[in-house]
Amino acid sequence: MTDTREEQAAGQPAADENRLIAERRAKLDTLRSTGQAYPNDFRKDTTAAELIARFGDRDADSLEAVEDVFAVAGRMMAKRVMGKIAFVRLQDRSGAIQLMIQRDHLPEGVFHAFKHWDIGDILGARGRVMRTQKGELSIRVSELRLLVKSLRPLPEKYHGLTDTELRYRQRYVDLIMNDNSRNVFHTRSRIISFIRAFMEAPGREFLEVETPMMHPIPGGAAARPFVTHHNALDLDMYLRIAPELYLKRLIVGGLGRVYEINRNFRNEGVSTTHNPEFTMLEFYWAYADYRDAMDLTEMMLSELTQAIRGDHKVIYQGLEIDFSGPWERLSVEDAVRRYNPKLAEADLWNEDFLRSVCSGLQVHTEKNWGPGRLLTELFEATAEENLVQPTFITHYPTEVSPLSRRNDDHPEVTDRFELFICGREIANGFSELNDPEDQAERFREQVANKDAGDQEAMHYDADYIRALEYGMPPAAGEGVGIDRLVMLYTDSPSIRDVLLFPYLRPEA
RNA sequence: GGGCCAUUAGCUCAAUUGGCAGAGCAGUAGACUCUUAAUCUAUUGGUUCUAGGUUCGAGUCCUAGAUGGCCCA
Repeated sequence: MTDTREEQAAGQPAADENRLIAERRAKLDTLRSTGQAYPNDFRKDTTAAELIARFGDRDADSLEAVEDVFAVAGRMMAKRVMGKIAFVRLQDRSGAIQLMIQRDHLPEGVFHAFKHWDIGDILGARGRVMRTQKGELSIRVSELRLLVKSLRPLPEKYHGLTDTELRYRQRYVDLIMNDNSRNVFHTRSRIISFIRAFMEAPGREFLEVETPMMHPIPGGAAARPFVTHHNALDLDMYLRIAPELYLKRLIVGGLGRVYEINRNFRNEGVSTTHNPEFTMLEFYWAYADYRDAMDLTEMMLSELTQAIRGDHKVIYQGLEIDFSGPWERLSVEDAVRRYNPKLAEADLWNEDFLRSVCSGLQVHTEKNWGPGRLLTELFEATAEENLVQPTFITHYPTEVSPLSRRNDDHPEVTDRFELFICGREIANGFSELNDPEDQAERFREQVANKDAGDQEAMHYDADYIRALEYGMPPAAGEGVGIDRLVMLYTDSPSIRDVLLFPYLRPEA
């Protein structure tokens, strides 16, 4: 392998060259010696899907009458040569179309050259539409060009690429080989487009905004941030864990209804439902409360389900999820009692009692946690996984909801909800805390927790308090996890399946 | 962070109790003017994830590590 040795001598990383690549490099050398090896002067004028839509149901005779010549281009995914005739499956962004290539229909030498082209090469072809004897719509090729020489062999044609690690690391190969993977990302795009249209529809008119990704003070969620550094200002900055405090500043500013669909970064573990960077829809809505936000969420996801699935149901990993409302709304307290029937109502705020129940269930607790936090832990440990159908869980304890408005009748809980589907948290929303003095006090409690060792506790954000002091209209706000939503609609078991480039450790 | 499992040709996978590392597809050469995972003939291709160890002998057993998957925290 002289190539490899020469490359290593030239200081390049040792490539995973092999004889298959070497053979293709030799073919590329021949192309270079005879002209432009990577031309960019071929223009397609249609796609596979467009041809199938136009001609898919026409019979052979009627296609004979079509005199138009079409230009297509794409990757050669299959090649079947039979002497002087060949069939190629050409894959483009829309799908695939078959080429029928006859030696005697092409200029001298083209067919001979084609026989040495490889699966994975990118071709351009012109020709009239026809139907083969076996009935497949095809292009009878009158002009054929090699546009890109592919140097690396594609995975095997029948089994494709199944190795999960390779599918994530080399997503480009996964997208070439797996229809299913392409479909997931088409669906993801449709979901996000739908949400934008829904939020901006007449009558709602939420304004899409962009707020900073780098924060001097991380805020808006309980999570550990990634730290980075601004050299010119010699200032540590944090990749945002949530856009919440900035979006609410915009509510103070009078924008009234705002939303943002963008990335959050949390310095936490990786799992089938967690990626260090993930996408959230977050919106804020003046003169609305948490019940309005629940109504809006229910309407949005019901309509989304219709738009994506054409039905009110989704099958996720064998579970049938029914999005037609109304969805159950259940307080944290009621949910805990439903799944722990031995607990009396009076027990739910008894700190010592909750602590003993948690310890009996092997639920980890900390000394400085009050009854609100303990109740929430108990909920997560015993109730969450049972919430398969869309369910709003309401009235989270104030202790775990430092940005939410207290309930008017029960100040130890907030006007907050989370939406669960398939046992997973999909959304989190609440009536916003717009009392600057209450908010300042909650920040001080968070700082005390942080000083006591809670790395996820919030910082005191003085500018945010200042903003509230100017007066924030009463409002509701909510965050919706887009990746988890896409998982549901694409029946994907792992968040990595719905991220084009999920987090992976660097290759060895 | 812990447990279990996996890693063999470009890809998908075999390899009996520790005893010659194999197949299909892809590739290469040839045949073939209607194929659909085309077919037929011949044929090339290996750091068995890495580093140690046990053994006459290791893909297989042991130790450590890497990466991935699943489960748990």
